[in-house]
Amino acid sequence: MAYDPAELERKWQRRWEEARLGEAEPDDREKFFMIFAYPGVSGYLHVGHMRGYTYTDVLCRYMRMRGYNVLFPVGTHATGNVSVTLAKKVEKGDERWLEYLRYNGCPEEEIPKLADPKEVVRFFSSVYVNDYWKRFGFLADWRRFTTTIDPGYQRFIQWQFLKLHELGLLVQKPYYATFCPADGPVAVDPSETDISRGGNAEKMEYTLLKFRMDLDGEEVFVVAATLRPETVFGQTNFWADPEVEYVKARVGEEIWIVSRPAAEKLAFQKGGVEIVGTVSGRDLMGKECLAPGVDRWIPILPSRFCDPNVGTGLVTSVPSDAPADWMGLYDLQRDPELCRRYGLDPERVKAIQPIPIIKTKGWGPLPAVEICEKMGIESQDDEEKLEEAKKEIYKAGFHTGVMNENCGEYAGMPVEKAKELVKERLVAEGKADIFYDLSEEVICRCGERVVIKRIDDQWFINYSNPDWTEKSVDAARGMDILPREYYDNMPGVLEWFQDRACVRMGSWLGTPFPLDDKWTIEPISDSTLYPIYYLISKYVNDGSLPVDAMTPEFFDYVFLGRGEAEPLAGRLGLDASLLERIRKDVLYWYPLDINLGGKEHMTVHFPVFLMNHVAILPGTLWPRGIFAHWYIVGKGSKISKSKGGAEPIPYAVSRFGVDAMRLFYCNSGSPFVDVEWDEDLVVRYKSRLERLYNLFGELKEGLEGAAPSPVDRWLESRLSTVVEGVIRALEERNFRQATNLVYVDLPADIRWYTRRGGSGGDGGEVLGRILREWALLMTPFTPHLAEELWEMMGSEGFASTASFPTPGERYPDAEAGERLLRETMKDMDQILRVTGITPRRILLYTAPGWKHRALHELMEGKDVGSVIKGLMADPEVRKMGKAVPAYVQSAAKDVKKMDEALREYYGMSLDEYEILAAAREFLAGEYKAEVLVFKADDPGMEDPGNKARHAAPRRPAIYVE
RNA sequence: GCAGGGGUAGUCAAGCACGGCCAACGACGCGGGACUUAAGAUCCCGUCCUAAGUGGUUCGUGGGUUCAAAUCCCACCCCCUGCACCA
Repeated sequence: MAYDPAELERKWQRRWEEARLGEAEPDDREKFFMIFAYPGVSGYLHVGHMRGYTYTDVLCRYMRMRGYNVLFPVGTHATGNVSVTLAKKVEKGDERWLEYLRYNGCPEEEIPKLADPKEVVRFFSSVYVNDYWKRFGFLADWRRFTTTIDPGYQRFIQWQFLKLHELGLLVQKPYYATFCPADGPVAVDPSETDISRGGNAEKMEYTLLKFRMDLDGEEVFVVAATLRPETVFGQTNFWADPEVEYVKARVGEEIWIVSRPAAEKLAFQKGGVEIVGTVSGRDLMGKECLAPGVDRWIPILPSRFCDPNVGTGLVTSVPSDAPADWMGLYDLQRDPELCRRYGLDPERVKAIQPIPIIKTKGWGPLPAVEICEKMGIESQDDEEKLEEAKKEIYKAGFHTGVMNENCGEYAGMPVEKAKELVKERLVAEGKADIFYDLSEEVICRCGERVVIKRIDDQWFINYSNPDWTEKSVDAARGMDILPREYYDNMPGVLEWFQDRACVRMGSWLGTPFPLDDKWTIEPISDSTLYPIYYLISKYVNDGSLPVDAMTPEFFDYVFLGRGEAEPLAGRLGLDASLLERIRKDVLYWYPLDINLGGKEHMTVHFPVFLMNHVAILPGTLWPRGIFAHWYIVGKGSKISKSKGGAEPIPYAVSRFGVDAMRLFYCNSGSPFVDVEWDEDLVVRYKSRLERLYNLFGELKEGLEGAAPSPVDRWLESRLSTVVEGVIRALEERNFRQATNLVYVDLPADIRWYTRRGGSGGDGGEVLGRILREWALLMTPFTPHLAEELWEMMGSEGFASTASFPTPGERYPDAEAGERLLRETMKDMDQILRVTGITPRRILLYTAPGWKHRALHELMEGKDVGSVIKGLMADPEVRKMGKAVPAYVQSAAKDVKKMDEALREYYGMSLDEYEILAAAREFLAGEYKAEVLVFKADDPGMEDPGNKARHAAPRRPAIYVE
């Protein structure tokens, strides 16, 4: 029968499903509980996503076969705005999106329903479960499926937040959020789920410097925004654009002059901002204002680089360190005509000199002046070069700069430090304020411009809490965290993790915040403790646990053991036995053994996953392991249609077969590196499996009537070695090593076995057992093929539920004997290749007794001199003359380099002559030549090439003719 | 910038934590051979240089430690990822 993956998948998946292999209930076995971080509902997934999911199934299958009671539940993460966004696309009839749905095989009648976000969640959850996870042959406990918008799940999350609140871990404080005036909070990131432009924008903190001045008898403040508050000491003048109309805005008790967009943005961040009038930039020209920080009166001068959309549209001038300021001044100073136009005294303007304030490594006292000359910047209109110059000076100044003697009490202080202190001081004195702005324009999906809004009563989870952090760090130290580098970094990650805004407003899917339902709990915060919810979801899904009974008291009892089942059951209208049963489930299955997820979770999900367990649950229920895996990436770039990998997963499955894909994930690279999706490679895995399938069938046919052979013991020993290696590799989660042993090394051994004339042992007993164990070794990785082979061998029950092989007997002498033979053949091959001889006769010489004796003595630690002396005492050996010390010396060098394994090979007693002599017929067949074997110390031997003298232990001398 | 990861023979990719079967797993590609009427598949051999085999030079670059370094230490160059309300 030909290898047909699709047929095997159908057959075995149906049988597994019928036998309910994935369903797990407590019993007296030891348990193993593992999940992969549930995926967000974000449309169709691609083949890369299946990598981590597959690892989870492989490990769970392995642990099941090792005798553990395995729980592997799955769910989907529906919280947030993604499904809302997707639904909107359907609602609007977005062509690209509809085409995408159809391309992925979305049934036509489903499409209109997907205008509802909840339908989106339902639909894609079903796609993930049925088209991906079940198609991949996972043995998950499907009864426990949940999504984060299930009512039961939401009850659970509300309980979790009440606990955090009780523990004092929720805090309220102001927060500056990216915000659309029409849609509310939006996420600004390059994936642009919320926005149509500006995904790379960063939130910038500006210091607003307030310059007091007199404007027609009224006290007002012209306000400049700066990212470099420490440069106030170098202020020489103030810039405004004479062509721009600024506004007067009432801010608290004061009147500020800023650009109109700035006033509008400011209104989102400060209470009671009101525009009360306008001022033309032209009217400001030449007026004096009081520079904060230095309390100097400086003139307002005209410039063309004041963008009303950036900062406040007004700029303070520090020509020593800001290239644009220097060029502005430079332009003005050589244009008296321009000065006069704005009623300025050209002589006075000319008199303005940059003031050195910062000593920067690699730069003179006036870096801005210097860099303008260096880069040949001619005027303030050379925007591109100025931008580049600014970045360079800013970077150098920030990291290496030191404030100089013109900076008063800050003299001698690094810029990095002075920046904060100057800012704080100015703000404290009322001479400055803080203002957040985006580094580039961001446009919401709805078309509105996104601003930064101050939210005064934002709730945070207090992850920065030192006690909590410390406890979590301790917990992490005791965990099994992979990869190793991540284990080492975890304490750092936990300490770095700051308070997190955990709720948001707007029309998002999610759980209402229990302390104030105007808020919705945001997606990261509602997916931290959830593995424990899988222990309950089963009862919710089968109807035995009504959502109404899922009160805080209920969770306190089942998760924390608080209260008594009996009275509580009465209050909740439940059977006490159900409560007790759930409580038992919790104590049996928890803690979670492994949480597996992509590397993107390392600084976001995993730390909060751990911290929430630490905060809420007793130490006995804290998680035991984390497994972060890397990605499957497209060739050269992202997974994409043109380069492969973007095809719908079911389509890929039909092309390659599940087992080939699973083997690809396990064998093409370490889990902790990015691996390229390579269709050709997957195809090769497929044909490899086909070959194994065929080989298996052929071997099985030959079992009947097989006879014992000298290599039977060798093969048994090899199997033991492989089994041992596979177990070790899997304990270390080294899937590549494990699959190499099962799919490469073992079949190679079996081929060698048949080549050497092995046919199966007595009545096929030896090879038959090996084939059965081989099928079991394959089961975690390629379960469909493995089941088929297992069945082909006439075995009872599922391979999936059989016991994983354990290492059997090892026969070191048998392994060493074959090794000697193979290495000798390798040397023969080499000689034949180099000489180009087609051999008629091959003569082999095994090492003489005295060389063996010398080697043994050296390995026992005897020194070279006494070994030689000992040998020379024998008159027969003495005849060898100089050859003796020569050999002993070179052997001594070899001995020094031997490691444990090599010592074993060289150290064991092996009758080399006997081994080679027994293989004479085999060798004669292989080389189509007569093969003769001699002992090098046999006086009657034939030695036409005078080669026998080269024979060394484990290294027979060879002569071909 | 901060934090993290990485640079290995034609390609992909192991090894590095515990220095020594490392000229460096494995796969692919390529060359040769066997089988076959032929092709394909399969199997065997080879694929840094040299060579009747145990030799030489290699693991981003430059130093260092050691009897011994791809593996440990230092410096440098280059590439990638994350930096938060986004899953």
